[in-house]
Amino acid sequence: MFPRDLLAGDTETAARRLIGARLVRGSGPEARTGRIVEVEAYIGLEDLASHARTGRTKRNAVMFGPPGAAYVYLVYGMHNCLNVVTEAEGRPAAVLIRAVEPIAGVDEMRASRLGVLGGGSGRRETAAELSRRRVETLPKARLAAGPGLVCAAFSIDRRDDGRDLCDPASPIRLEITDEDEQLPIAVGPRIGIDYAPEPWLSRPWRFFVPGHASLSIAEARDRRGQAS
DNA sequence: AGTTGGATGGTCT
DNA sequence: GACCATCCAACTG
Repeated sequence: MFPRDLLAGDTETAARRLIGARLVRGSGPEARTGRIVEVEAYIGLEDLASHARTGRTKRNAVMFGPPGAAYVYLVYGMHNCLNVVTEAEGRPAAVLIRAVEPIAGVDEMRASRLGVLGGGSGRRETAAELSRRRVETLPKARLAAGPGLVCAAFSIDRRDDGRDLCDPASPIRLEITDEDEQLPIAVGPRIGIDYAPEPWLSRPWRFFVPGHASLSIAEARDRRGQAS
């Protein structure tokens, strides 16, 4: 389980605590487990990169709720993204889970990635077939190396919006144990928010394990993070 | 090794 | 009707 208190305070601290924590789907031998290695913080109404910048809407309502809830939304018409809601109820803030290192349930993650590719029943889909082959041969470390890929690997979609990630009985949840070592953490600017003005564009609110094999493609490309 | 553009649909102006 | 907290294949050099 993951204590809700660790998410109830300021979001930067919560983001750092989520690095190294585990994301879990299901239970038993088929449970999918991974270690969180890259996240981003979106903090308050004043953060002009946040979905909450225009106030409360139907989509972002969960961000205004109590900490520990899952905020799941659809981007670019096809990819789901998972956030962990932080701070006190009433203040919209959340941490986007950008990359996860698979630990257990790897076959299930791969199957889920293939499933997301859609019904490949029809032939003459050479591009789709190529993608399929690629997922089949993808290294384990790359299965959840991006915010859309985390949701694809863990079968997370908007039906999970609002779920309590701190509830041990939830099918999708967070876990942290004493054995989880403290990993080194680097910081950098957030990715994919070119629409945001300064100072929000450059705020060092992306946190990640430097050099980790499961970081997102975007992070691998944008290598300006600095250790802290 | 880096750039570009297509897929695809909900959300907000 | 424009804009996305993305991903990947197909291009260029």
